[in-house]
Amino acid sequence: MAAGSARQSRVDEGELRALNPGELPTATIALAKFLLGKILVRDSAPGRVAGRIVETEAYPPGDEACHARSGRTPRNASLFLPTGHVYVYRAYGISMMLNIASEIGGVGAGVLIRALEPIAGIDIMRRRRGIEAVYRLTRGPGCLAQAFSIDPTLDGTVYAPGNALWFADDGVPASRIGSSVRIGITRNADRRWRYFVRGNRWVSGPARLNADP
DNA sequence: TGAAAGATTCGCT
DNA sequence: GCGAATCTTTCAG
Repeated sequence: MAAGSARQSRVDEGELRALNPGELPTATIALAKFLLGKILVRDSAPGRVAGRIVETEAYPPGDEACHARSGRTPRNASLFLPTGHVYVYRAYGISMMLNIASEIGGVGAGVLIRALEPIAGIDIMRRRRGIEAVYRLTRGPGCLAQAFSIDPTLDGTVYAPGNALWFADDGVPASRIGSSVRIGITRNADRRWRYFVRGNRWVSGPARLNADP
């Protein structure tokens, strides 16, 4: 855990470079790939938690699987905001999902954050999740939302450095990026719009989707 | 006003 | 590996 500790101290000391919203690609699929390897930071009362993004899914404009497919409703309104806005919703009555709106606004598209590799605040995440195993803290979209205390009050807020939720770059590029079909959807199920870091232990989904080609 | 579906997780076999 | 739990939102009648 020596390497993990070193990275943790950098995060705690704020030596990360915060990403400005303007640095995010607006194109949905480009954003999904861009976010891999970046660091998600959540500041709240118990302290800071942070993790490296290792799995995303793109829901581009016109995608039949996207929540925006039937037009704008109170629930999905945040998807129609410009790139960098936060879209949070509850799935299956139990799991919160964290998305980042994409495009220039008005069209309804976004990127789902599916998995993170924990970097800082691991004890806080353990407490929130009620489990000890580090490799299960943030594996899967509902799990990471719980570990990061993602709640509906974040829905519709703008991402910006200094806010409760922000992105950072520590200069470590994501390597060995893989793609696959998206998980848990029925429409447009053949589109390979899921992206992940190959070989990373925190990537969710069935093993056959994560295997080398 | 009622019914069905859903970007999941967890536990048990 | 499979199936139940769980509840909000949306659409149809």
